[in-house]
Amino acid sequence: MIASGSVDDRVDDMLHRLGCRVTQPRRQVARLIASKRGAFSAESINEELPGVGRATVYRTIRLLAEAGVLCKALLPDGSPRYSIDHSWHHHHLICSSCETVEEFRSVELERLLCELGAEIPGRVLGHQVDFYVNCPDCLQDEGADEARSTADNGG
Amino acid sequence: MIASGSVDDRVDDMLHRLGCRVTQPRRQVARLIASKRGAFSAESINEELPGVGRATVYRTIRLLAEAGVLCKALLPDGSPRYSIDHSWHHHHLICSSCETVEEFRSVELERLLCELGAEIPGRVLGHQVDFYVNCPDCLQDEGADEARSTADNGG
DNA sequence: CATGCGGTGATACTCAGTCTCACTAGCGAC
DNA sequence: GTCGCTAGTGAGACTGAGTATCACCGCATG
Repeated sequence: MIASGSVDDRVDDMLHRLGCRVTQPRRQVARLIASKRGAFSAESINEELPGVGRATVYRTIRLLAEAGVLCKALLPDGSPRYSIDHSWHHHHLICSSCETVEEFRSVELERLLCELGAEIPGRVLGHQVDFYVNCPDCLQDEGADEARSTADNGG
Repeated sequence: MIASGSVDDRVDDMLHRLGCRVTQPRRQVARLIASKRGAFSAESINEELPGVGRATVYRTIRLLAEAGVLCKALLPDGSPRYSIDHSWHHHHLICSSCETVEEFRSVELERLLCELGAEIPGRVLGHQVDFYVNCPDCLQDEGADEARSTADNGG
C-alpha cells in the first residue's frame, strides 16, 4: 500500500491555494491527473471518471492549465494534450504514431530563440517548439513489423 | 486591371499536375487561395464562396495541403490556419490578438534544431517553431486604446 | 456526342469543447 | 450542529470544425 494520503493532502492544498472550493469532483480529477505519467487528453480523464460530469472535467482541466499546474501541447492535428507542468520552461517531443508527449529542454535553444525574438517586429509573448518524432518504442514495433513482413515475402 | 488570366492558367496547371480533374469549384477555391495574402481559415474560404459546398472547400484545402501547396499553422487554441507554402522551410509568428500568421526563417535556428534532433532518441520526422506575438499593428491599436483611456482618466 | 467515373453539394453525423440552468454541497457565520 | 449563501455540479442542449454518405453532375476521353 502506498501512502496515498499525502498525495491527497497535496491535491487539496493546491486547490486551496488556487483560491477555489475543494469539491469532491475537483479532487477526483486532480488526483487522477496527479497519478498520470506523461500527457493525457481531457477526454481520457472524462472516460476514467464516469462519476464526474464532462463539463466539470473540462472546467477543472482549464482551471489547472490556467493556474500553470498543467501545460498544453498540440498534436499535429491540433488536438490538445495536457501534462503536469514541472515549472521549468520546456518543449515537446510528440510521437506521431502513439501520440505520447515527452518534454525536452535546451539552454542553447532558449538563448537562440531569445535572440531571434529580439529581432521580431512587435512584442513576443512566448514561443513553442515541437519535434515530431517516432519514439523508440514505436520504432521498435515498426522494426518488428518490417522483419515480419520481410519474412513473409521471403517465405 | 491585373492580368488575372495568367493566374487562372497557373491554377489550372497546378490542379492538372496534382493529377486531379480541373473542376469549377476547385478552380474557385484555388483562385481565392492564390489571391490571399497571409494565412486564412477553411471556414473563411467557405464563407467567401457561398456557391461552393462546405465539403468541397475542406476537400480542396486538404488536397492542396497534402500536395504541399499549402502549409498549416496551429493557433494557440489548436485551430488551423493555412497559408501558401513558398517551399522554403519556415516557421510562424502568430499574433495572439488578430490571429494573423507570418512566416519567418532562420538558418541558425535550423542548424541548432538539426543538432538537437540528432540527440533525440527515436526518429525525428520534423519540427515546428511558433512565436506567439502581438504584431506591430495590434501593438499600435493597443497603444492608441491606452492613450485614450489615460486621457479619460485624466479628464 | 456518349459515356464512365471522379467530383460535387446537401445533409447527417462525429467529436471536442462550451453554455445553461436547476440543483447540490462546501464553508464561513453563528 | 445547523443555517444560508453561493460557487460548483451534472445533464444535456448547443456550437464549430471537420468528415461521411450518397444521389446526382459534369469533366475528360474516345
